[in-house]
Amino acid sequence: MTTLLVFGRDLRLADNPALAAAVARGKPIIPIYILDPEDAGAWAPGAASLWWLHHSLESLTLCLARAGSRLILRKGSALTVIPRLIKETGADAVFWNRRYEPWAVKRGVKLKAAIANAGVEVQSFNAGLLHEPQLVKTQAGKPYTVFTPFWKSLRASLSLEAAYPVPKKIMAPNNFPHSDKVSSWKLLPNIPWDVGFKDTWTPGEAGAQKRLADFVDADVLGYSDNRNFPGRSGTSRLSPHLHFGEIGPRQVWRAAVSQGVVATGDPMPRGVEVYLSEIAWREFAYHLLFHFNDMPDAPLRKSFDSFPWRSDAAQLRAWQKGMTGYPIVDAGMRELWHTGWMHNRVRMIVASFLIKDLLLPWQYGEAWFWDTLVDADLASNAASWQWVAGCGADAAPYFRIFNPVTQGKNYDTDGAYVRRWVPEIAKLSDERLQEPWTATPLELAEAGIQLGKTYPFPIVDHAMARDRALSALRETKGGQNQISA
DNA sequence: TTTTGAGTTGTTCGA
DNA sequence: GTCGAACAACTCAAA
Repeated sequence: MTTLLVFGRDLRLADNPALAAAVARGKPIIPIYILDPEDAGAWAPGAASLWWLHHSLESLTLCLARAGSRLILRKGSALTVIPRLIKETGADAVFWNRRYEPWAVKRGVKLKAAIANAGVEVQSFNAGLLHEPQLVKTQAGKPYTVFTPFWKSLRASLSLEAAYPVPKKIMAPNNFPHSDKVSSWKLLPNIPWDVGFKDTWTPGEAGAQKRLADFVDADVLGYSDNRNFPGRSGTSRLSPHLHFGEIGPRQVWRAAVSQGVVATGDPMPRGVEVYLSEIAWREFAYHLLFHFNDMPDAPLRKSFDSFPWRSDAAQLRAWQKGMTGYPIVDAGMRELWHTGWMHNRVRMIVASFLIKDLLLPWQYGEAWFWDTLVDADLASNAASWQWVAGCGADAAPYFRIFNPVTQGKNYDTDGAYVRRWVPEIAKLSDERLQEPWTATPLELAEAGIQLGKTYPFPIVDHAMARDRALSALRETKGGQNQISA
């Protein structure tokens, strides 16, 4: 009589409902993690995600060991691995926390049926979202496709129960079944491009808790003022931890709110309010993906099916490598490559550049982010790229085209961000830094720059590109533009 | 059913 | 240098 506890995107012991239920059952627990390389079809985890997963599993192994338990690793389809484990161990119950990607929902349904048919108890829980995506609905009973009413509705219905504590002891079976070694899964890269990752991140529950505590102590009250400046430490950087469930949105919510509480009844400080709305954007993305399963692959607004996208391998490559000649864009793309993460403001700038300045399909950018971001998340990534492209929910108006120079001057005012990630132009004055092609030959020489050699000329003229995008977008207007399933 | 108000993140131009 | 308007029209959600 044992309980199989299947970990997924909930790699934590605190506030973990499936774990709490398994502990409450009072029987030995076998924690397992299943790696299924074919899990997600076309959206199998990218290289940066796998790097994170490796370290997070190592961390979870240690946490479980501290509670007297062990993490069992198995490779293969959950649909074969779990029934096999039930036989091996004689388990009479299987618990897990749900995942909400379309493929995972389908698999969960099949899995539950198969386990229940075998006469074994099966239960799933919500550890990863503030709400169940299917429960939030408009008065007409439809999914929301505009953020603000979604947010109001979510807020009004949200009730946070107390967190489940970390179990001091997790009852072990007499014998644990065989486990793979995480190293045998070869999740880490062969060539050492992950050096910058190690300096930037601490995957695992302890790292997530520390990140949250630091953010809440130092930055949440100033969040709304600082969040747009990539050179400041104004954001939480919790995204990869949230993605892997090393911390849950409920824990984040409680911590942010408690920092804002001065006296009961006081209004929420603006920084806290704005931060919570960002957590709600994550929820909104899952809500959309749950109802519009095509979102990662096809535009929600069908009028974009006929958009005249360009194709240009060299320009795509320049964008990916941070060699576009626009410093703020290149800084962002290099930060991404080096650390597996990019500041949100800069994500919008580089996305706008790929889509509107280069007229390359948003899916190309989505795919690159998917492979290189440690926080790559199917729902958030797809929703955000569609938002910038203008083909998604609550999308940007067609004329909203970021000017990379203006954005650089407004949000990297002192140039700290560009100088850090594009050091070859660091000696330029603030005045020239965001547009090196306007520097005089003397200024360039004094800064040690040979444009076209040590740093590229702009690969596209923004003014021309803006007009080109505006006319393409104008022509896309009309036709079926509603969002429907 | 119809009406009404509102809709994350911008840029440019001209007064 | 600053500020407001224009850039479109449409869809959504609720009354």
